[in-house]
Amino acid sequence: MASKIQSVKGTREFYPEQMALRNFIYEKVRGASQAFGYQEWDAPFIESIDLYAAKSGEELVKKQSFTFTDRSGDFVTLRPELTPSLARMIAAKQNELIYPVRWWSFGPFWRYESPQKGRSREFFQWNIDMLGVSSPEADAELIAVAATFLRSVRLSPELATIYVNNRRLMESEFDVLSIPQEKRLDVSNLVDRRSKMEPAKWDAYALELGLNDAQLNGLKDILGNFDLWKKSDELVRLFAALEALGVKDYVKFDPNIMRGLLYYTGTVFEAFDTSGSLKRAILGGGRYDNLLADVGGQPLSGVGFAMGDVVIGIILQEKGLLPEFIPSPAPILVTVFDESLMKESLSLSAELRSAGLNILCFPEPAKLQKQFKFADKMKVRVVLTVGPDEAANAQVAVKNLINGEQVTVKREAVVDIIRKIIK
RNA sequence: GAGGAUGUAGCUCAAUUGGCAGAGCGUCGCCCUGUGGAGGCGAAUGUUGCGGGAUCGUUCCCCGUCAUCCUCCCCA
Repeated sequence: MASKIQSVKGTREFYPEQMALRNFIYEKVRGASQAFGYQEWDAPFIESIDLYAAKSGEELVKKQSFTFTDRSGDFVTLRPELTPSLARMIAAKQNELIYPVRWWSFGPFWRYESPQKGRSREFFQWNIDMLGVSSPEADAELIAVAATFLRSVRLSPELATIYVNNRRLMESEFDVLSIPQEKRLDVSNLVDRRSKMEPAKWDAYALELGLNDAQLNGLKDILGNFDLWKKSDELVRLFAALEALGVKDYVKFDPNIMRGLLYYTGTVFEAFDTSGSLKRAILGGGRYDNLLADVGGQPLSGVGFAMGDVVIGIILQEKGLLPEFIPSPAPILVTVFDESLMKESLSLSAELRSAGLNILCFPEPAKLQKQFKFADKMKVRVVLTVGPDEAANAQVAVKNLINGEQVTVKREAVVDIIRKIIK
């Protein structure tokens, strides 16, 4: 055991069963994206570290990325997020793209963090963005995409909620409290941490940051005011659009949602599982209006969100919302009666495949009992046998494993009878 | 980066104060020489994560190390 080479820490191995889960998520992601007319795209998996240095936040670049030098001595990074690549690719074709651009992507990302529940070092992430429009209705569309996804995996509004806030609204509230510009970032982090800290500790931390008592109390008033959105025209329009889109039951205003990334400028949102063991965000995103300027493009606003596959996978599993992944590689098995009839089975299999059927053919002669047991374990629905009697009369024995019935038919009738059984 | 828990058969777990390493499930074979699911009988699989130490003797005690899980940090 010890001499065996283990998988790299924080990576997951996808046996067929896990692969089915990954593909299930991918399929639902594609469904929600396409329902709103988004196009699939992707970026390189390895990028220059400089791409992330500009905007992604120090923590992400310095501590959480997989970085190494290639054979020529250049620094390269396994991508920890997609947005900088998106910004570059958009900027490169900024004048030829047709706006609004609606793109989505589902691919691998890497972050060098200590693995724990809901977090691995290698994960898959859904990214979806709309660029070139800055209306609240565009924000609403992205939230509706998220809600459509949640609905499609049978996470009802009682099980998962999307919490929404707006950074511009918070900025104007901070103005009222006379919180100085240079403290805004710290205060944002403070707000972000409120749910994770004990109230007394949180107060102490706030004062430590240099807030006075009046500012602290004012901040608490803001964070407890769930009608605050009415003061924001953007949010009023957003909620009206969400209602018209039929997803309002998934969405709640929450002034405590801030999000860590620096580049958000307007509406921000985060979806949480409301009842499970995992207190992690399922997905999160928001509006960013200055992103392209940093990679040399003209100003272009966008809105988007990201969702990792790990958290959503655990939630769906815990709630029993996954379909049963039957590991049936094909619905039909062709047995091999004995050495002399091997070729009969091979040619029958080939014939059926060219008729469009997926066929599993036993790869060596073996006792029929063994082959039927194999068929049963593989959840095959139909077993075909060509024994000496069938071969002599150009026939095939067709057994339906669901009800146990077996008939012997002419070889040219096999396709039809199989289609009837597996339909 | 800091802290905690756990490593025994393919899986889930036992093993009395330190005294021959076990069970259930699964796997395979046979009962059953042209047919799966049920049943009966039987078999295989272990450097007890790895390395050292103390001991007549260790799965058990001590030290180190690696891995996994959890918490903090941070984030998706």
